[in-house]
Formats: sequence, structure tokens, C-alpha cells
Amino acid sequence: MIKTDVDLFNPDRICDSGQIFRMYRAGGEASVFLIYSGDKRLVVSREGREVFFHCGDDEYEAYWRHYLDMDRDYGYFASQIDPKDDFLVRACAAGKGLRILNQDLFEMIVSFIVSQQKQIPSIRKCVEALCERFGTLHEDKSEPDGQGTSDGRQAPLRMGTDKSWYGFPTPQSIAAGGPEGLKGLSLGYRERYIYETSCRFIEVEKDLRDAVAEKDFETVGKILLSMTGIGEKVAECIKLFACGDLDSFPVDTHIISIMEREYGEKEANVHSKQMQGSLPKKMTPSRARERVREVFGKYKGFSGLVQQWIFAYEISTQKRR
DNA sequence: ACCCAGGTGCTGC
DNA sequence: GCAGCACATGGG
Repeated sequence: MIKTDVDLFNPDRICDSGQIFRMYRAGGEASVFLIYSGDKRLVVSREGREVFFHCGDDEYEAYWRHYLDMDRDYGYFASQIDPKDDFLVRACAAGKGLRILNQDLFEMIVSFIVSQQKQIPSIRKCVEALCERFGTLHEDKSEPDGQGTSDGRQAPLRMGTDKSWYGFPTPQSIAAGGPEGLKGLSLGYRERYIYETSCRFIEVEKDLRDAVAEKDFETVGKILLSMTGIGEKVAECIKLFACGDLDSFPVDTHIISIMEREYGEKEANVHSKQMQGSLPKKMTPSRARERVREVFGKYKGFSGLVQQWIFAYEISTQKRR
């Protein structure tokens, strides 16, 4: 079991940040979380300010430490933001303990193809349905009577975590189902994208992984864009959440509305008698990208983290309405 | 009935 | 390059 602090790793904020679709609050428990990645699963719990990763040191070192991005100094990034940028200061403060996870490559490719024109709860359902149809079933092996607690103290953590679960599909398993194999999962027109991209992933996997290993993100981007259903925005998400490209800055509808509302030119509101009201000018996607470069270009090396701060802040404040 | 959702592909200019 | 449209499906 590994211990850390909420200010270093905040499971609530990460769970709701929109970067991961297979992280859940376990069985309605407010402070127990399940993280699924490929064919692995991690239980995370919080007690006050203490956060626990329920795995052995070996498993942590071999996989989760990098996955959870525990080696990066987020405090330094936070200290670099412009104090005059009120919105970013607020978003950064609200994002304390938020980290950019290093998720599985194929899982991110499929998940973000699914994500287009869908809301996050709906994305989660589709991803889960894919796992149930194409993933490997994992039977929970834990003993019902508290293992390793012969002293009777500290009951083992298992509330809601003792159910069987499915791993994320391999590209081979999806490809093997054929183009018709994806029907009935509410994927809509994305069925074809997922099937064709699964097939293509098998072909280009080596080149793609080599480019990721070399941090040649230009090549990574080119390969991703050659896959059906992956455009600029989805490619940016994949690079940020699976390839370690912390400079990747996905521009989606939420970012566009932030750039329009918080960083756009205002025009006088002709409908306001006192002329005090000003309305944000309409912003196109390409104009929003330009503004992003102008406003956030200075955060070289971690602009993708800045994106997550403002994105997560935006969707969290939207909920309270 | 209408509008929007962590967009992309395709066409036509 | 950029605007305009179709594309499934679910939720307000």
C-alpha cells in the first residue's frame, strides 16, 4: 500500500476531470475509487488528507507510479502561472491535486473517438459496453474473510470492489468482430471509425510506439491523424493523456466558450442602456486556437496541464446550475 | 419539437 | 486555408 496526500493526488478531482472514463466511486462510497487501465485495476481510497493506493510496491513501481504521473512536480507548474490572469489563478487553485495520467494508448484512441458529440456520462457507458463485449473478464480473487488481518485490526478494503470486471479490449478483439461486431452499443456513426482504426492500429502500432518513445510528437500526430475518426482535437487528447505530450492543448467546445467568455474581445452591448454591459464576441474554432496560442503559449512544457485546469474548472462550475 | 454534446469527414469555393 | 452540411444517439 502506498500513501500520499490529497494536495499531491486528489482522486475526486481526477475522477471528475474528464481525462479518464473508467474511474469510478466504488459502490457509492464517497472516498473509495476504482481505476481501470487496460487489464489492470487499482483501488484508491482517501481518509481526510491521506490518499492510499492499494497495491504492492512492486506493482506500483512497475506500472502505477508512471501511470499516476507521480514523478512530476506539479507545485512548480502551479507557481509559474501569471498572477494577473484571474481566471487561470482560480482554475489552478480549484485544480490542486489534479494530475495528468499516463493512460493506455489504444484505450485513449478508442475512448476519445467515442467522445465526439457525446456527453461524459454517455461516453463512460459506451466505453464500458465495449469492455463488456470485447474485454477480458477478470474474476475477483480476494477472500471474503479479511486476508492478512489476523490481528483483527484494520479491516481489508473491499466495499464494492469485490466484483468481477472487464479489461479494455485489445485492437485484435475488436478487429476480429468485424465491422458489424460493434452494433448495439449506442456508438452510432462512430462504429465504423472504431472498427477501421482498430485494424489500422494493429498495422502502425510499432511505428506509433517508437515515435512516442522518442518523444517525436509531430510523427505521433501524423500517424494519429491518418486514422479514421481522429481529427485534430482527438489527436491532441491522445497525445496529452497517453503519450506524455504535456504541451498538447485540445481545443473543444468548452475551451472555445472559455476563450470567448474569459479571453475574447468584448463588444459594446447595444441593448444595454448604460453601455456598461459588454458581450463576448462569437468565436470560431480557428480563432479560439489562435487565442489559445496567444494567451497560453507562454506555458511551454505544461500548457496541456493548463488546459486541464481550465477544462475541469469549467465543467465543475457548469454542474452547479 | 428543438438543441446540444470533450468532432470528423467530405464537398465546394 | 475556411464555411456548410451529414453523421447516430441520448439528454435537457
